[in-house]
Amino acid sequence: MPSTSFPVLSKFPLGPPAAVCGSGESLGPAPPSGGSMKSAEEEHYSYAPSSISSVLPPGPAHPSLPAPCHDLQTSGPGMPAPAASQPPGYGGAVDTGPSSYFLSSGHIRPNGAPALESPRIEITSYLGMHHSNSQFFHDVEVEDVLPSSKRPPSTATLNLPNLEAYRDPSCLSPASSLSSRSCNSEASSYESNFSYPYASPQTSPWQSPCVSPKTTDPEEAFPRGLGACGLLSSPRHSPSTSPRTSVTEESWLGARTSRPSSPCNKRKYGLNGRQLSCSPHHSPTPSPHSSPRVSITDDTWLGNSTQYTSSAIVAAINALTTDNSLELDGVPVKARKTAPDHCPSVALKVEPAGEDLGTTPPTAEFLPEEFTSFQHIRKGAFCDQYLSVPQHPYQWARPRSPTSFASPSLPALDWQLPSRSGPYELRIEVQPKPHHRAHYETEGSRGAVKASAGGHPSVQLHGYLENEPLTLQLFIGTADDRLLRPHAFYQVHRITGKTVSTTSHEAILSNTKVLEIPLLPENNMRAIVDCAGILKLRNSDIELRKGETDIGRKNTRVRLVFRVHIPQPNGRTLSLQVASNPIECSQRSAQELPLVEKQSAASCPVLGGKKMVLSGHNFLQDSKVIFVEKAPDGHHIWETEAKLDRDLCKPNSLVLEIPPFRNQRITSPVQVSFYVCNGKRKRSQYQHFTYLPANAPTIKTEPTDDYEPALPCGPASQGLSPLPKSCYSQQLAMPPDPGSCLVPGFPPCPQRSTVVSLPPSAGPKMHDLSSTTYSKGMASPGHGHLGLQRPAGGLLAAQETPTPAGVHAGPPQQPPPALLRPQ
DNA sequence: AGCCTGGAACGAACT
DNA sequence: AAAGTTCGTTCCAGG
Repeated sequence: MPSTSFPVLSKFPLGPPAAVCGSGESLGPAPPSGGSMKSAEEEHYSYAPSSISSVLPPGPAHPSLPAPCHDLQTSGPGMPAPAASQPPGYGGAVDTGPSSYFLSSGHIRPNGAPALESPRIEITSYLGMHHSNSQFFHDVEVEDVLPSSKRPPSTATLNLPNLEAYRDPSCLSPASSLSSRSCNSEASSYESNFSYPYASPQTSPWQSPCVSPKTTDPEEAFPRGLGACGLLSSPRHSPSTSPRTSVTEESWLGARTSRPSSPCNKRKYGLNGRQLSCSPHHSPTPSPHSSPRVSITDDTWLGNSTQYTSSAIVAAINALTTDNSLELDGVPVKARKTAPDHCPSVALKVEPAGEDLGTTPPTAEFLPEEFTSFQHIRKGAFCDQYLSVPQHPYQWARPRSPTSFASPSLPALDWQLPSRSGPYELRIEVQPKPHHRAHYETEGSRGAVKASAGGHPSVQLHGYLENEPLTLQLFIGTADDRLLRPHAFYQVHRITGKTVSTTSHEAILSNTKVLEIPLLPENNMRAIVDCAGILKLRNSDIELRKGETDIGRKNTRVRLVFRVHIPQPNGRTLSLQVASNPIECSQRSAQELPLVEKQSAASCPVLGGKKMVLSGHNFLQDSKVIFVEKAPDGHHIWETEAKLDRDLCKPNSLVLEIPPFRNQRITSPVQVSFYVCNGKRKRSQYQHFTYLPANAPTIKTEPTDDYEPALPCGPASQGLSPLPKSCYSQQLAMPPDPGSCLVPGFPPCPQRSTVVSLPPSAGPKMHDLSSTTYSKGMASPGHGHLGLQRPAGGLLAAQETPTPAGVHAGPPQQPPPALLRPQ
């Protein structure tokens, strides 16, 4: 079994990446651990930046960048993550995307995935596995899309060697955890599958592992996406499987007892360490994965997985050869770690991506697909490990909307996709509440995610005039600074019952549970999501996973990620994705941490003095608003507390006076951040804010929202759309209000980019990629970031680029790389 | 009897 | 190394 490989993988995590990266080495290897480890908090907040930036490629903050896409990153980099976060990169999600498109995308993946995953290892494994399985897809798909050239089947081998190297056990260290990304991988794999033709290959890798065993079936394809990897990863999936399983937990099992354990399990994040020892305990607990239940339960498990492979392999190989990949991997790792989600992988990827990007040059070479595949592969490896586990071959009937899944190569879940492309736009009409207490497996369901105003979130696909129903996919994604990816510690949970009016179907992709909801023409392609709850997996269980690098502690924010795959006349599939505003899933955090949902101003002249209104939750009479300017390395260059109008402060709103900037002579916009602080460790996420030269024309923000700000600071600030929370760091997360982000964007961009510290390479690549595709977007939006974040809003509109979806990085978070870059 | 929820206890992980 | 704090996870209890 793959298992063999697994072992290796596990090792990799740490080491491999670095190794792989080669370049990355520097990056990588280690860092991950350290840096990454930081508590989630840090990440959330800020620091990340520094650490991140420095260490990680993308840096948490900009997670977005990362991976996904080079593109994104590219863009991203600069970008503040925020925008980036989303989709960016890849925009094109479309499978088909023009190759160029893909390329970029590919890059993207690379990003994300790539690095992280310790890929190498996995790769190896994949190879074996994959080939068999995946290949189908790959081949098929690939052929379609790709030029033959790309595919190099041979891949496998070559890489392996390297891989091995990577694998060194030694590597394992914490970093390894990072590697965990496997999760990501999963996702990614999944994605990969779908996404591109190539993807398939890519995908395959991951899945393949799983897949193969499970299924080779074509159908899987669909599932595969889902299931395949996921299965693998499945640790979750299968109940037992769950990670821990993999861990061998069984052995461990004994450990747990009544309470799972967190205790035991808990490891210190800081270190890297997850200590194995602990893990055992944890593992015992079965749940870890709850996921298992998740996936398993339902139906889903497909086994599918399958597929990927060759192409993936090839890609991987290429990547390796290029080194790029390697680099990426290495570095990112840590950064990624942070990201917790299931898919830690994602994180990994991302970062890597970033790095990769840098490296990328190669990317250019690669087809996106390849990239992806590559990444996937890695992931796959992880998966495999997990895979071993369970797998049920589930098969569910596919949803009505076959289309979506139909394509074998749907983009991996960690790919960044645009929310709109051409005439189509996937938009969240009603956002979910910012707080939703997730339930543990040991608890009963805590119900479906609701909307702030009552009712439930709703999503609509605009511009689709066909009569064929489609499938809306929903999964739980991360909400940190890094690129959007499946969350390793949370899974979507299907809610059924009298109160649920929306039919849904569960599928598992790469360890990520995906809820499929029909989008019917008769409903104007709109779906009310009243069937989606959120399941919390025990940190210990997930962290034990082989590839997982993210830590669960304080990684309690998620986003609902919606995807739709639209069949195109040319046989290709256009994939769009949009992520909701961040949702705090921790009981405690939801009750204590201040949350900024909107800010009335995004920018203001250096003189300050203007008022800004923040709306959100958990504001206290003694809350403080701290403005911070960070250096590229994350260090705080300047920090000052804004004056609050206490009389106007309410639990849901704060009115403050924007403090003057430290340097009144700036000649170009300077991006800073601010956060609300209720106490030592009770801080909101960083919000972006931009200081404008005193005499500079104001920048108009686009207020996406309606928010009315009363105060816009100077001209610029008007818009108020609240920025996403962390533009900076988390920005990504916030797709919703993208608008806000936009604003900040400008200034930020420059800085950010630096901050982000993208790898040089990334830049270039990005451009290439993007150039083609994104160009428009950039232009109009002007601010890539903005565009990115915004879900669909104005910016997007601006983007009207004809280009395919891909192009548009649209999606909320991700900005097209291009945009970023430029700046 | 069972599902939801809100609260909070328990104990490990962090500071 | 010890003490206090922070959090994750499990339990309880009421609706």
